[in-house]
Amino acid sequence: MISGWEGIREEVLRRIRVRDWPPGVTIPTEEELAVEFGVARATVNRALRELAGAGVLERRRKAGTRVALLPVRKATLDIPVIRQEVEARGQAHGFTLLTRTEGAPPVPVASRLGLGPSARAIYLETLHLADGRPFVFETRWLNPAVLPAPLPDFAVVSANEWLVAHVAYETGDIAFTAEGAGTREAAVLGVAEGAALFVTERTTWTAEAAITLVRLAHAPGYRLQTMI
Amino acid sequence: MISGWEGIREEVLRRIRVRDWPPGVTIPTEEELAVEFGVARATVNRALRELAGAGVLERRRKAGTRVALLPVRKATLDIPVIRQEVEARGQAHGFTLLTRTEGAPPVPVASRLGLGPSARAIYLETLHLADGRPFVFETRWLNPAVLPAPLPDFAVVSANEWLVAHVAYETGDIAFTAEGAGTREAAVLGVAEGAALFVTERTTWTAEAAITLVRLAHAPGYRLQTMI
DNA sequence: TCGGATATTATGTGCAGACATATTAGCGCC
DNA sequence: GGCGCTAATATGTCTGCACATAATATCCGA
Repeated sequence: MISGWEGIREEVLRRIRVRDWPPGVTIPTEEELAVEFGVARATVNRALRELAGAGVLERRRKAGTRVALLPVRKATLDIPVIRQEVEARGQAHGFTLLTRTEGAPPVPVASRLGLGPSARAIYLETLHLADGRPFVFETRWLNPAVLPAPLPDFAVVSANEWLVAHVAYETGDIAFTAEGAGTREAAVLGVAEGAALFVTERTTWTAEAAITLVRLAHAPGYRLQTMI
Repeated sequence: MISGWEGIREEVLRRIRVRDWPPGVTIPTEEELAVEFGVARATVNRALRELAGAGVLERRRKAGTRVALLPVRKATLDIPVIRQEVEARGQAHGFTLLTRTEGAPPVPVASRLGLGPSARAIYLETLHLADGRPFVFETRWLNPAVLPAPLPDFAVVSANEWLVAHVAYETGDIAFTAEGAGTREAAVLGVAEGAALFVTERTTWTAEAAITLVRLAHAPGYRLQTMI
């Protein structure tokens, strides 16, 4: 028997799967479905809203609800702290701070951080280890203007982890690319120059200013995986 | 003035950001927040539920709602059809079917598709073009047992697109890696052997059986990007 | 003191009704 | 026919209430 908003979600999904409601058609209104399933409209709404969020349905006021023609599948990625990621693989996490400098960042970095030409920033290079082997080479620019004092010793506390615990929740963007290892990356990660590396680049912001720009070059073999 | 569930979501987020509610603490109950904001509990519930879904809050019955200690950030990726992806970049999409064979797939493929050792599968190699230049090299195994007849001419209709339009909505998993271009990939994409390629691997399933296993090797410069 | 039954509590879900809002369809007018 | 206003309509959101469910806290007896 169908009941509850999850039950309705599954039933709607089933009808789409078996092509009772093929791609492109307008499905019955919330009102009609509520009557059919014997529930309140709010319950139908909850189910349809979830499916729209998943990209299976497209909803517009007055126009109604249609089955997506070319559904844009939405995959949700978890972006954990690196330590958690390593530990989730059953390995021991460690890290070494390789470099810590302060100064004016190069122009591309400054512009992506939204900093003026003379602003100073902190630069960190950290190598994360999984069971003692290189896992991720992290290069990070920090905007000291928005960091709460006192700053920790980043050789002891990973910047990655200190930030999520001590700096305001933020927005940002994240990008994934494949790049050949540069000279420095190759040396640090212990791979051949030009080896294919999975690279994550993230910029994070508070409401007003940029916090940090980080580039994670993962050791070969890294897989970013999720369910659809 | 704060009103509506989105307003409440923003206000809660603000309090977390400014550390009125630092990581780890239990925030007031829905009831209390409803009174404070002068709204119904359902409205507070909607706001908090969204934030919990985003990984900012952790909720447990009876225990209450806590600010996540090490928030697992969740990024949502859109997985569009390749044609849409190319057109969204303002380029013209085209594709060429390079290979179409049928036969018993290699063991690793058969096992990931959940096929028996003697089962037959269709193998396609397609090169997708953006403004005439190689964009993605697609290699795909199809399980003909679950495909609706008649099969189209995959030289005319991209398998990618035919599947989303003609096969039941499905679940699956998706993985991203960086790999050096093999001989064939290098030749097809027109890059040097060993060049770093961004690779997407997807397996999709109906409720019962595997539909397809596809590997997309993107031309250098590809960026998978999203907002957090 | 310990273990287990029981009460308490915060969230999860549901209902019926209401109003808001975006968007479309239709109508009238030129 | 084309344009602009108006009415109709489906979804979006909210309220106030209720009961379900899970997890914790408490109490009681051995």
